[in-house]
Amino acid sequence: MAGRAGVSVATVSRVLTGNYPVSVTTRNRVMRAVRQLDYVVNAHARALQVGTSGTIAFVLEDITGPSFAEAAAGVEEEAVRYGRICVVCATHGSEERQMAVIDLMRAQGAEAVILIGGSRNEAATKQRLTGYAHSLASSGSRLVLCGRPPFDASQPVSVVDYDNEAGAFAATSHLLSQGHRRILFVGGSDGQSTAEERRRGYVRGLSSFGIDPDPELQIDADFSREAGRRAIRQASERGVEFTAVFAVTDVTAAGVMRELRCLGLSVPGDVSLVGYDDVPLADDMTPRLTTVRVPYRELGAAAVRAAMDLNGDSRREPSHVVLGTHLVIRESVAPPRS
Amino acid sequence: MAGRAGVSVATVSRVLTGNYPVSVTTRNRVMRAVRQLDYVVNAHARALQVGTSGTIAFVLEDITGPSFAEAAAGVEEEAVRYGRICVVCATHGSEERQMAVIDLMRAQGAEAVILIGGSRNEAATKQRLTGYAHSLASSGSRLVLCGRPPFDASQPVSVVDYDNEAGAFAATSHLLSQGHRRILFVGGSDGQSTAEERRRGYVRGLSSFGIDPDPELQIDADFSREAGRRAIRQASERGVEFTAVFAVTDVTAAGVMRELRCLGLSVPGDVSLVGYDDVPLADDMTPRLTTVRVPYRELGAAAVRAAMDLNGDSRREPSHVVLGTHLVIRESVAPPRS
DNA sequence: ATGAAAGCGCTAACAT
DNA sequence: ATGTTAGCGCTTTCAT
Repeated sequence: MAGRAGVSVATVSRVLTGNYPVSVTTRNRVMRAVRQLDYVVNAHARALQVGTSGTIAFVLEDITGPSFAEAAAGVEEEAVRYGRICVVCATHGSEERQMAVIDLMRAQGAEAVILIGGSRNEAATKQRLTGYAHSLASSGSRLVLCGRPPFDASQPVSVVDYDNEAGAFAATSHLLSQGHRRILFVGGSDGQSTAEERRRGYVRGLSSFGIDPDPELQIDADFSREAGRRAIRQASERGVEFTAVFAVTDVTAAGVMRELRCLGLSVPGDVSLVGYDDVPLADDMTPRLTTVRVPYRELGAAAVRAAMDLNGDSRREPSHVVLGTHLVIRESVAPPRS
Repeated sequence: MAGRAGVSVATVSRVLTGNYPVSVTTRNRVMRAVRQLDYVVNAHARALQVGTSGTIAFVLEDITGPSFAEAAAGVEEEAVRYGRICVVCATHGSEERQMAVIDLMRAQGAEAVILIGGSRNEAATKQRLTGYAHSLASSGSRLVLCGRPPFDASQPVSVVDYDNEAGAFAATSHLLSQGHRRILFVGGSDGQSTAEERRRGYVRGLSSFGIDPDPELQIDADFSREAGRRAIRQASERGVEFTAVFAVTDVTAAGVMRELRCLGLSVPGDVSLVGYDDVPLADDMTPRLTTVRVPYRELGAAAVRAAMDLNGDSRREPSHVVLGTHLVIRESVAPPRS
C-alpha cells in the first residue's frame, strides 16, 4: 500500500488517521492508492498499537425480547454517534455465559460492557459483578448496569436505572382508583430484581389504600407469554377471585389476556388488565393495553453516555442516572362490575 | 504474566490456546497465575498474529423489527455455537451507512458479513454488493445475503433465502378459497425486493383464480404499523371496496387491523386479514392473525453456516439455500359477508 | 512535510 | 516439554 502510493507507511498512517499535517499532493496520492487497492486499515493492528478498539458490548438475555431490543437500538445508535462499534451478546439467562461474555469483551478490549436486565440473587450477583467491574476497570474499561439496583459508589460501576417501583405503584393505584380491590399480581417472586421491585410497588399501592396484600393474589410468572397464561390458569383452578390483573410485563400481559379469553372472560368488561414496559405490542393488543412506559431506548443511550463520560479519567465517580416512568392509559382498564 | 508464572511467554500461549502439549505442572502453574492476575489474552494481538478474529457481523436495518430480531437471535446462537462472536450493526435503511458498516467490518477482519433485508433498487444494489463481496473475499471474508434474490454463482456471495412469492401465493389463495374476490394488497411498490416478491405472489394467486389484478387494490406501504393505518385510510377515502386485506408484513397488518377498527369494521366479520412473517405479535392480536410463517431464526442460523462452510477454501462455490414458508391459519379470515 | 525504526501482545517456527 | 525469536500491521516518537 505504502509502496503503491510511493510513500512511507508512516505517511499513509498519517493521512488515514488525519491527525497530522500532510501535504495535499501526498494526501491525494495516498487516497488514490487506497481507492485502487480497496484498502482498509487493520483494526486489530491499530487497536494493538493504540490500546483501545472503540467497541461497546451490550449484554442481554435475549435479543428477541421487545424491551431488550429497544434498549439495544438505543445503545447501537448512541454508540455509532460516538463513532464506536457495538457488539451484542445474549446470555440466555445463564450466569456462566454472562461471565464468559464479559471475559470475551475484556479480551476484545471493549471500552465498556453494558449489562441489561435484572438479576436473580442480589447478594451473590452483586459480589460477582463487583469482581467483573474491577477486572474491567483495571483494563481501562467500564461496567455499566441497566435497570438494576445501584452499587455503592466506591465500586467502579455506573448504573442507569428507572423507577420500577414507582411505575408499579402508579399502575396499581390506577386500578385501585377505578374501584378494583382484588388485584392479581402476575409476576415472579423468584427473586428476580425487576419483578421484585414491581411487586413492591404493587404492595405499596395496595397499602396506601389500606389494603393488606393477599398472598393468594400473587402468582409466580417470568416475563414470557406462556407464564402469563399459566398464571391465569392456576388462579382459575385455585378459584382465586379477582377483578383486575397487573402483569409484570407487557408480554406476560399478552399471555394473561389470551388465557382470560379462553376462560370466557372479557377485558376490560369482566377483568381489567395492566402491563409494564409499553412495548409496541401493548398498543397492538385489543383492547389496547394500559401499561407503564419505560424509556428503554433512552436507557440504552444513557448507558453508553455513562460509559463514555467516564472515559477520560477512570478515577471519576461512577454515575447513577435514573429515568422516569409513567402510566400510559389505554383501554384495558374499566371499573369492576358492581 | 509469564514472569509471574515463571515460564516463557510461549508456554503461556501454549497453555492458553491449548493446541500444544504442556506438562501438567507447568499448566497448573500458569493457570494459577492467570487466576491471580485475572489475566485475559489480548484478542487484537492474537488476531493480528493469526490473521482472523472470529467475528461475524450481522447487518440489519433496525434491531427493533421483530423479524430482524428473530434472525439476529438465530445468527447470534449459531455464531456462539461455532465459537464466534457476533456484532450487530443497524443501517437505518441508509445505503451509505451500509457501506460504512461493511468497510468497518472489513477492517475488523470479520470472518463474514451477513446482510439481511430486501433492497430498494435491484440493479444498482446488486452491482454495489458485488463490489463489497469481492472486497470481502479478497481479505478472506464472506458476504452472505439473507432474504434477497441470489446472485449468479460466479460471484463470491452466498445467499440464504426463503420463498417469498410462494408464501404470498398461499396467503392469497387461502383468501380466494374462502370466497374473497376483492383483496386489498397493502405493501410497497417502491421496488423494495421483499415487498415486490410478495406482491408477485399475490398477483399470481389472483391470476390462478382467473382474476385480473386491479391496480386500485394495491396500496403502497412500507413495513411499519403506521403505513398499514395510512393505507387503509387511503383506501377508505378513495372509496375502494374490498372484503379482505393481505398485508405485506405482520406489523403492517397490525396497523391495518387498528385502522379497520377505527372505521368501525370488524375482523374477520367485515373484512378478513392476513399478514406475513408470523412474528410473536401475530399470535397476540385479537383475532389471532392468519399469516405466513417465515423461519427467521433458522434463516439467521443458516446464514452463519453458509459463511462457515466456505471457510476452508474460499474458492468453493458460494451456496444458495432456500427455506420454506407455510401458511399459519388462525382466526383473522372468514368467508365474506354475502 | 516526510521517513526510519521501535514496539504494542501475541503465536508459530525453530532451537534445545 | 520448554525457551528464543521473528514478525503480524499499525502508530508514534525521533530524525531529517
